[in-house]
Amino acid sequence: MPRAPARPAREPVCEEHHPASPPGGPPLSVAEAQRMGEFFAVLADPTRLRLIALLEKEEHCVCDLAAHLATTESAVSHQLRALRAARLVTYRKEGRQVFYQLHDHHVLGLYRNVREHLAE
Amino acid sequence: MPRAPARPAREPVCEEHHPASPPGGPPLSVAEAQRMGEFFAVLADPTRLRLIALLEKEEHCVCDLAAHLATTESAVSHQLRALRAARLVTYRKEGRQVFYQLHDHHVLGLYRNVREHLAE
DNA sequence: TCAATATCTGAGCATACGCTCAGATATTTG
DNA sequence: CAAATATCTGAGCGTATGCTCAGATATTGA
Repeated sequence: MPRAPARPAREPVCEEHHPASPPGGPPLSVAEAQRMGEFFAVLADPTRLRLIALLEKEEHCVCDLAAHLATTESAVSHQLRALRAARLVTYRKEGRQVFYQLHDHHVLGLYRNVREHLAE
Repeated sequence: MPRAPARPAREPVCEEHHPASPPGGPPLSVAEAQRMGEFFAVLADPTRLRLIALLEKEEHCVCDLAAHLATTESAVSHQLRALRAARLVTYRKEGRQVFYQLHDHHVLGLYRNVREHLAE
């Protein structure tokens, strides 16, 4: 993942526009941009978005989710792991089944916001 | 890009949880999830996020952006093309230089929203 | 016109990622 | 315990992606 082999970065020559401190608050450090990018990356996959959509209103077990997405339970399980790692979902075990639900309400707002935006 | 080689998708057996119509409005079609994923993917890269951060308050020319990010103008140009394709930035030519600015205020709100969220 | 600057672009490379496949683990049931 | 079910996991494959590099284009100025 780390793509940091010390870039050469030419010295710029266009004189008139290089204020020492960039405008508009701290210019987003590399580390902060990294975390932010990782967060958006979790939402950048159609399958994960459809999982979030299915979990929007109520919890679902894995095989339920796989059935609705018409994909394999393995694929769903892999994606749920990503959502778990990003702390976007939590789970509850009940017998053999594992029920997932959305963890972060903030993400739900984000999802609805963007969905509405793209619907124009 | 299209990963649609007709998935096998096993018939689920867990009986108790398969309502015919999923809950919570339309379950996000594959096409809609695709577009939504592509939108988030644009924001899933640290370099593009730092560009957006730099353009948050005022426009900048390419070499200016490259200088602030300590990277090459080529890399910045490539990323600006992605932002342009996503209609997130517009540009204005002035002599040799090209000045970029944010196009969509909606994205700025999203950016600030998530940044604040991750800052805890 | 020629040199310098600013930006763009395509090819190629290294890495990241999502899926399939095979198999492991855990729980229920006969 | 053994079979079936529900989920998880690692390996491997094909594709996507961001960068570098070399070069093209465009504009300015001597």
